[in-house]
Amino acid sequence: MIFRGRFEYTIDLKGRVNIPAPFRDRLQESAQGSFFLTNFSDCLYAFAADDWARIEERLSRVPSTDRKMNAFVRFFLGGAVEVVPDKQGRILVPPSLRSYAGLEKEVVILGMPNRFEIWSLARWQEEIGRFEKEVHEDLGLAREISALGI
Amino acid sequence: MIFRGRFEYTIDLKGRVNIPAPFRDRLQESAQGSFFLTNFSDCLYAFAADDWARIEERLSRVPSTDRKMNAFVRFFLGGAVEVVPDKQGRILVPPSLRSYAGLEKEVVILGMPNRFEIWSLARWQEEIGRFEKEVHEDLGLAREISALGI
DNA sequence: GGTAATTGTGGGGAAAGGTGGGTAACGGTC
DNA sequence: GACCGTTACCCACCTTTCCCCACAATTACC
Repeated sequence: MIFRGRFEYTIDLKGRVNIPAPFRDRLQESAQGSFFLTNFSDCLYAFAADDWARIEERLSRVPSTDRKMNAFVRFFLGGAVEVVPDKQGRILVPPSLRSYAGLEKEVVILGMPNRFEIWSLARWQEEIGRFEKEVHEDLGLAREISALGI
Repeated sequence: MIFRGRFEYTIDLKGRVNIPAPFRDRLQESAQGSFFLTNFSDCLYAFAADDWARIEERLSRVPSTDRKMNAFVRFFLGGAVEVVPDKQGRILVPPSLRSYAGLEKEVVILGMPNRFEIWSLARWQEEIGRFEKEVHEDLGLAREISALGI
């Protein structure tokens, strides 16, 4: 499932964040509106139920003797929670995830292929700043982008 | 059975640790809430009764002539206890396991495929620190992760 | 342009979850 | 058999979460 768009919200004192209405509608169709949230690359990743099931299936095949990959599973699956938006369309972000992603007040939600992401506004701006710099400096990156037909 | 999520608790003076409510519910369905606990990789591994039965079955097939594997069985099975959460949802961690995993005050419980793990907070932070460093330095690891479709 | 519906934010109250402690049963030791 | 430390089973308290309701702001529609 692909998600599109950028949305800005504020996280309230109880740690609740609104989920974009169009995303909620899409998720409603697949799994009664519930989805999965976990920590990765300085933000939170959100997956629809069926995409998440596929991921879990692969995670459970990681051999427990592979030290590095096990550390990853610990981190990724350990961060995971199933969430269901309340009647107002908000979810409660667990404290551990909130602190990982640095969510305090202003929050950005971004559509992505197969997932959407929840960022602290400040961090997201830094990330975008870095990208804009690199796109001008890194020729390989520019070439990769144009190869996408953009 | 797959477990997910990360939970932080404090171990009290009597050596009791809370078990996450969602895990307790899952375990309730399979085996009246009891599960098995043992020592491994600097933390404690917890298995649901039916998964544990499968493990024991395999352990019993280890030939007694295999010196190295026998040492493992001694360690792994020797550490094992069956525990049942009390009415408040806590278990008593035996002193030997407590000291093996370095559990003193703050404790983290992590969901994993087929098991969950009990860590000392400090040790888990080290473990995660190592992982985050490796993910940036080790291109092969990064590639393995993206191969999971994440 | 006015009205209705949708969307986002805040807060109150009930329920659940987590923590600490007291006391009685149990088990091992001298 | 008495004593001591450990474990099991309660009860009580506090914090967090869940489920409402209310309202402001924006958008859609006639």
